[in-house]
Amino acid sequence: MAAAGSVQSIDRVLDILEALSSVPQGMLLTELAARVGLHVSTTHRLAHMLVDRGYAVKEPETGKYRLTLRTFEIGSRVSGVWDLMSVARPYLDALASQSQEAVHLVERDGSGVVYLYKAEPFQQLVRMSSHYGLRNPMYCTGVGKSILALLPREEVDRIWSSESITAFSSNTITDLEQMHQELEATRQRGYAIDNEEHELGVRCMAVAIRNWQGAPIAAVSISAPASRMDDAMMERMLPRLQSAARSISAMLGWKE
Amino acid sequence: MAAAGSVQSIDRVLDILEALSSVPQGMLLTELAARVGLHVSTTHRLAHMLVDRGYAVKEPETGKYRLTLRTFEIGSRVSGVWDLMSVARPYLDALASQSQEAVHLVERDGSGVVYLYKAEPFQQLVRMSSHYGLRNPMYCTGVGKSILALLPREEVDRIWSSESITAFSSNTITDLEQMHQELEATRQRGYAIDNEEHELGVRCMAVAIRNWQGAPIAAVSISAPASRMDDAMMERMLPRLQSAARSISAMLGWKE
DNA sequence: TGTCTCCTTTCCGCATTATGAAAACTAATA
DNA sequence: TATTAGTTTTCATAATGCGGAAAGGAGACA
Repeated sequence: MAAAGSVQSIDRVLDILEALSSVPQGMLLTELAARVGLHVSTTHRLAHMLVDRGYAVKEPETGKYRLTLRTFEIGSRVSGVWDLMSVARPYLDALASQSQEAVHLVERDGSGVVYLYKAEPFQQLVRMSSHYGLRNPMYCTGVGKSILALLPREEVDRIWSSESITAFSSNTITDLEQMHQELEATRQRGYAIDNEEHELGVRCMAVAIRNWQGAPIAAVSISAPASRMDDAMMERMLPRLQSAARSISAMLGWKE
Repeated sequence: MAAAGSVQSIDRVLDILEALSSVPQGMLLTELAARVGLHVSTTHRLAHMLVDRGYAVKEPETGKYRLTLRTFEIGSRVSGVWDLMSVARPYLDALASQSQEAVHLVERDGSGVVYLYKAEPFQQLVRMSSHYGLRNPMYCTGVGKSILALLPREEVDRIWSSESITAFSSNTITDLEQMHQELEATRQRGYAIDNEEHELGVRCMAVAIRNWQGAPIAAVSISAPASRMDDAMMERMLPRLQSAARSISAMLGWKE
């Protein structure tokens, strides 16, 4: 795991950070030690670094270590998150109220996408499991495919080989050649479709957002139960979705 | 700075993380090294740990190091952020549309508050500088004071002494005794007022949110330019604000 | 094309630094 | 009060991270 030139204690403290982040309610020192595979003594010392620096606390009542909002604070200062969000939000909210379905904004990060924002209609009938901060692969999501469709072929191949391709549902595309055809179809069509490829029963339509250099750095989608996301719905929402993506791209400096 | 029992390389890598988070566009290795006061060689090794682990990238074009969404991802998994947000959001959006002003949700973290969500009316006339992930002290914000008002006196004193009290405006309360009076008035009144104490020209009203144990862990506020946030406005919004805070508290398990 | 300069990356010997075994401590249970 | 399970501190050891130095780019300018 540890690459050459790595710093042991940092590798370990990041393991601890990630372990804590995967169990939001927090965990006892011994649980933590077991999970990261270190001696309690070592774990104690490293975990306390996080506490000293305000990234974690040891809850007095339960004795469990958990992350604090300091971590959230640092995370939300990542470049682009805030700009993109504030630019996109009015469009997303409008789309949600027009479609009466969930609208997502994601940003590309490496070979995946991270959810930045979800706009929901007031009456939400089906609770989607997505929420901001969530990471998903690109190959099995509408938003991901809308981005992939605008990347050079070599980069798609690179992303493909860096991911371990898993079939989330029976519709997931797990063959590279098939994916290239799908991406070509996406380009022709002008938008991406996730036909229950990530989660059975959920269909979505997505369009990429470009930055000033034209790079597809983000995407917007409308998701709904498959029954409601029919052809009529897609036809009705398509122009609005595309126009929202175009407006957001324009505000990021993209000139078509 | 480094406390006894601290781990040097971790202290340093966190300095680097924080330096990077304070300059979202990123920075060159030498700039980074100068800022954290380390040799380039050392900085290089440590920064690369963050890159190896996916928390940062070195942008190929500019050569600058900047944080990635991995950091955002970890940060948004902090306990409570997501639960509180999803519970509170409908109420906040409703308050924003009723008041036609900005509505904030903050959570307490140590001696400060961190903004989790901002709901805005469609026509936003004045752009507020607040956004999620932002941290503010408690003593000079409405949300902070609404929380302080429900804490035992000793804890208020402890928080007071752990902060360096700065007058953000001429209205900021910088005297502890005066603060205790203000908190008493807040309890009587049933809501907190920030009378341009943090930012001249911005007035706000706030009510705390309690968890199942009754601890004031968060707060909601309505903020507006002082001219619009007059007595009539406060009187009109008060019952709605209080009812929102009560409903959110109830959903967290608080029984009055 | 060659030679600056500035920044990044790699290398390696040294002593500082982090390590983990063990012991002291704390709190809960019987 | 004894027992157990978990936490915190201590300390001798050597492994680990450190930073000086030197090698490798990448532009800029002549």
